[in-house]
Amino acid sequence: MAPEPGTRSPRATVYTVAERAGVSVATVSRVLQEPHRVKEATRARVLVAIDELDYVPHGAARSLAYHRHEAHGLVLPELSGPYYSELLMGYESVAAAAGYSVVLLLSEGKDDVGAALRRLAGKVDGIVIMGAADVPERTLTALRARVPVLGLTRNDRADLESFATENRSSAEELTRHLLDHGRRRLVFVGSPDLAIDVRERYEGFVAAHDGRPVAPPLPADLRETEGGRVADLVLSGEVEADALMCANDELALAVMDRLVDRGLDVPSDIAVVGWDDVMTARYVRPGLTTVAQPVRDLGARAAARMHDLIVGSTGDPDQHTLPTTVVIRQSCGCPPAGTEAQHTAADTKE
Amino acid sequence: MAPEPGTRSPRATVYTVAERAGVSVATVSRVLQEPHRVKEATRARVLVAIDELDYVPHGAARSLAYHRHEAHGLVLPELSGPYYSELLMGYESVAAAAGYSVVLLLSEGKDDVGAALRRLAGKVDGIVIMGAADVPERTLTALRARVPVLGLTRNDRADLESFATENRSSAEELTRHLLDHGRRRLVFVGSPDLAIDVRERYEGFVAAHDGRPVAPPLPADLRETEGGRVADLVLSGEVEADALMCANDELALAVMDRLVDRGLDVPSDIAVVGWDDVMTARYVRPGLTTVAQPVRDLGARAAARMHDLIVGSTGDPDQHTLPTTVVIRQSCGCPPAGTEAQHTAADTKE
DNA sequence: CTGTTAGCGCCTTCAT
DNA sequence: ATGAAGGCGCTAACAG
Repeated sequence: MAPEPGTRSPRATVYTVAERAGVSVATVSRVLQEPHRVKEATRARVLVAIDELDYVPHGAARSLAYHRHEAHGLVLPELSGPYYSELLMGYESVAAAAGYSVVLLLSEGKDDVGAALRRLAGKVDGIVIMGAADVPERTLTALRARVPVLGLTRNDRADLESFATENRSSAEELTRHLLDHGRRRLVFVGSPDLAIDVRERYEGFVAAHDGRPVAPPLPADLRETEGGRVADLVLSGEVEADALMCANDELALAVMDRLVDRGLDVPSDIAVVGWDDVMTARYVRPGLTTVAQPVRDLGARAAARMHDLIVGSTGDPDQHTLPTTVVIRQSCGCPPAGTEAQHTAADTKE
Repeated sequence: MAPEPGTRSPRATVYTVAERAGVSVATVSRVLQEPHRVKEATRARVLVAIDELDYVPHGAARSLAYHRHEAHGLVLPELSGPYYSELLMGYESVAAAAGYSVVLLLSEGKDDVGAALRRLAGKVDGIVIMGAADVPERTLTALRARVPVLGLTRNDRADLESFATENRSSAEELTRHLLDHGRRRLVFVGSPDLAIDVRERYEGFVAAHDGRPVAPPLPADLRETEGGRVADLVLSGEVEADALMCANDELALAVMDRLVDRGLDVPSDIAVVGWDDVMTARYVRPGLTTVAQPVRDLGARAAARMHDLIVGSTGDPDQHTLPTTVVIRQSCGCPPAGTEAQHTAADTKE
């Protein structure tokens, strides 16, 4: 019954199936698309034929006639860390629930993203892009001429509808928390001019100072490897600080790791906080105080909205912002409470 | 120039482009497929027309005529943890390099995976499945009637070519390491009968005992939440052990966290080791001794092999096994060495 | 309820 | 080097 692997027999088509079931191709198609419109007995015969022939409809042929690929395109920079995975899982689950598949494109490290994006646009009904800022205007235009496009995370293009998580007010809240601990020489670690998200977090950081002088940000990439460098700057006294607000957890963890390694005590000598709430944040000692984002939900919402756009819903474009949550652990100076305190910065516009 | 979002003009086709460039559709097609076969001047005219019209070829139409979707299907249970992400990144990078896109399907939690798989089979040129064991034989047959199918991780179906990482010998090596530390009451944490990988690790664990009595495995799911339960069993004395070999890192970390929390010292009171080498393993104190798998490479290799199958290479099917690496840190009892020792269990059959 | 038929947009011989 | 024309497999009218 099972064909020899590699020796696949000529694939079945609607015609093969129709012939075998003694019906027309239209009926076969109907059995698959609108079963109820076919008489019970006929349907059964067709189903049997389908099963016997291991018939699987040719997606491209269907797409061509149906005028829909039944697929979403999702463009992410890469997949390291829990952030993208969560996003992707959230996205896939709602796309799949609607019977759509998701075609994944990772942009980082690809030499010709433009070409890849165009090809993608020819295979899906809509594209959701994280990092649209890096896509040439010209390419974006071509994409939008063919399919609806949505952005993920903050971006400059005001005309591009997008989904993002809140940054400013949570950053402000977290900063005030450090100030409440009596810290006075806070330093923001990260490069506000490299990413909009980081910039917004820095803005919140500045806002919390209420006019008091603010140290300039300590530039750093959001990578583990930068942590050592940053920590050394502090250890050498080159940078004076009693609290470090790192732009993300990987950075924070790496910094903290080095500081502790060199004999400093966190948080008594210096507080360290991050952003993202990765798994590691729960396990390190002291637990890393950070900010959790509803990433999975972000993906789900984007997928839902894209589906609406695909099936032609109107509803005006909007910049959607999802609320984030400050997660207090011990690296900020708080005692090891039994249960973790959490605050939500509700700032959504929806 | 950019069309109003939502007011997409009728999409350009080969005909539109051909007309505008004053050539036939065949020429337009050639410019895209075999540029060198078109005279310089003509090609330029066509390219201009393409650009002006924001022309993007219709993927389905191309697939239908070209007899290829230029897409891989990748089926994973889910995406939590670094494992799947790495795999996916490795896979996508080689697929993309060949101009193929990857359609992702997450099977966990989906009610009708069979239907989803069939649909997928109609949209791609080949399918790589992790967890093929859970797919009904009947479904698998239907898939294979249409496209080549590859398995990821160990599976029972001998007829299914697949890629996996080595388990037994690394487990044995790691176990011997614990024995070398003088530990004598080792307990394996995990359920060998629930997953082939876990079973193999347990087999290595047993093998290392060289006939000495082996404690029965302590059943547990590979989830964080199980850690507390397992730790409590040890703390209450219900399970006697001076070393725990956990089936994966999440479990190991959770167990270790609870043990330390309750006042035990790791590794002096009890050693704990894991499997996977997740990021957290580097940051916890003591550092978690574990086993690293070449996951990214696993994905890349699978993609490469699938591409060969798609383009019709022969080369006989095989069960490919990639070597893993024991990563020594401190949770096994080793001193905090300056550099981490690593051993590689080379066991590939290729 | 079921059959007939005309495309969907592109690629690919076969001519020229 | 380029054009003309058939067909890929399926869906969606339109008939019957």
